[in-house]
Amino acid sequence: MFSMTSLNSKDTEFPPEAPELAGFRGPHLAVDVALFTIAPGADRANSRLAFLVVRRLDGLATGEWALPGRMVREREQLSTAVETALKEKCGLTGIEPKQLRVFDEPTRDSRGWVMSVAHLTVQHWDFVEAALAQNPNLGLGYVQLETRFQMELPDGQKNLPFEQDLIVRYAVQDLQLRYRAKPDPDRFLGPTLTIYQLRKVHEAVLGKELDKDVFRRKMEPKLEKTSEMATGTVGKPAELFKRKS
Amino acid sequence: MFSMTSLNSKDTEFPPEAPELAGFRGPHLAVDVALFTIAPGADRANSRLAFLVVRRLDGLATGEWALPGRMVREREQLSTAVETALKEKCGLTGIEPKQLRVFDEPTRDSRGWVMSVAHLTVQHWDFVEAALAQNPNLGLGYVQLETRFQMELPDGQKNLPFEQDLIVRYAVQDLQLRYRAKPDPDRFLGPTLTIYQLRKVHEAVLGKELDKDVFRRKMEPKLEKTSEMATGTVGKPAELFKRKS
DNA sequence: AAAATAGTGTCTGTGAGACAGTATCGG
DNA sequence: CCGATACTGTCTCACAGACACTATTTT
Repeated sequence: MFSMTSLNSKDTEFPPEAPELAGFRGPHLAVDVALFTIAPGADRANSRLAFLVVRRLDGLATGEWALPGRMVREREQLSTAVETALKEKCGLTGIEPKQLRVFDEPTRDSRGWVMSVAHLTVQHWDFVEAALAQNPNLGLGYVQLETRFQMELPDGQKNLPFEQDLIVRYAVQDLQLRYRAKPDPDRFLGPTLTIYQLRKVHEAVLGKELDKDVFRRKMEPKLEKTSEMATGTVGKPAELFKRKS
Repeated sequence: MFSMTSLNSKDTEFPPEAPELAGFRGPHLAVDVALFTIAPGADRANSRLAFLVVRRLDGLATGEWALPGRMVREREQLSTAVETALKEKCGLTGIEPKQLRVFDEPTRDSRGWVMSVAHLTVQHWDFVEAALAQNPNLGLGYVQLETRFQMELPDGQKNLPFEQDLIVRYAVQDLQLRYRAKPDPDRFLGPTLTIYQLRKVHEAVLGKELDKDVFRRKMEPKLEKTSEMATGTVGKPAELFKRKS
């Protein structure tokens, strides 16, 4: 929208900045993403909450597994930077990142003054599985929710570099808070779902088993019937529901 | 902590930045604060939730009332920037700002690429009242909580500049969410309080009257008795409580 | 005494939690 | 048939909400 007015500026499409800003050079800005998915466990019943990690190929902490992230480019929005990072590093698209908070410790990055805006997003397992199969530099991290927040990373790595352990922890708490109140608000599942699928997702997020009946009665008023039935499962076919309003 | 290692760098106490960061100049970064207080109403019983605004003396939107804010300085932490802004512009100290979120619309500030990190904090009325009395460029804004989020600003101003209406709205929702669960978590009140005072604060934050008995029974298990009594009020003296753990 | 506020007793409705039972499918 | 899953009935307990009542102070 500025392209017509910037023919005399050097190589940007934005007008020159007001001189009073020159005295306040900002920090370098990065985005980091905790991308969660529900990974199937050994049997169908025991899925687990997992997050995506990438092997760092350059810069600090080369070789270590870390959250996907990226430096923010000129005039770029944060959500765009997150989407680009996931597309370029992981080949994942169609993401709606949610901002969590800024990590601003002045010494968190030894290369200079870098702040990081942490984001949270969620992706279906099918897409994550496909991305993992195509790229050996992608992996999954798990959080031990029962014990006191211990992590499992590929290659036996114990911690994430920078302050990213904090990001994961913060993100899990954020997820759990919202999954207590509403049925799958971040959409690990598609538009239609059975109560069984929904319960398995909530169990994975909260890290504990939920009572079958209590869960049904708490969720049903927040769901809408579709009069369609699920197929391809053992047992009595379950009704498919939609999320309400 | 870097002062000993930077004798050869120009005029900063930090070491020079790694060259790979040079290609990623970040945005200019500002902080904005929604500072809330409980302002007394016409009679003692009707206090209202209010937020502090300052008259802009320079830059864009000169003369308008806006949230206090400030550009972040080199290697400064966000919370420090907020504290400095409130101290310099409003003479208020002893603040613990809580980060809300980044507002990153690329065109929100016509002077250039500026992001703002919105913060929320709370201050006792006494301090705010003193600051207002000393500085004619300070004022109070009110939110109509009963209707659909309308604002009252000094001089009949209807909206805040930049995206600050959004900040206030976001901040109020954040406050309300936390005040549903816990007794005065942000400490509008001092360490000891009566249940009456507590209820009046919660009513101001939530914008509706609360049932006397229900409120007492919900809050008492989260409070600790002090066996001291409040003085200087009409009626039966109330017991003073402390917040638990 | 009247006004004002503090605090308690008690009834009701709702809903979580727990458990057992019935229904309907695939193999 | 059996195993597995979907769904329903029902009991208990806790607690929010509502109302009335008693208690203790100031004016």
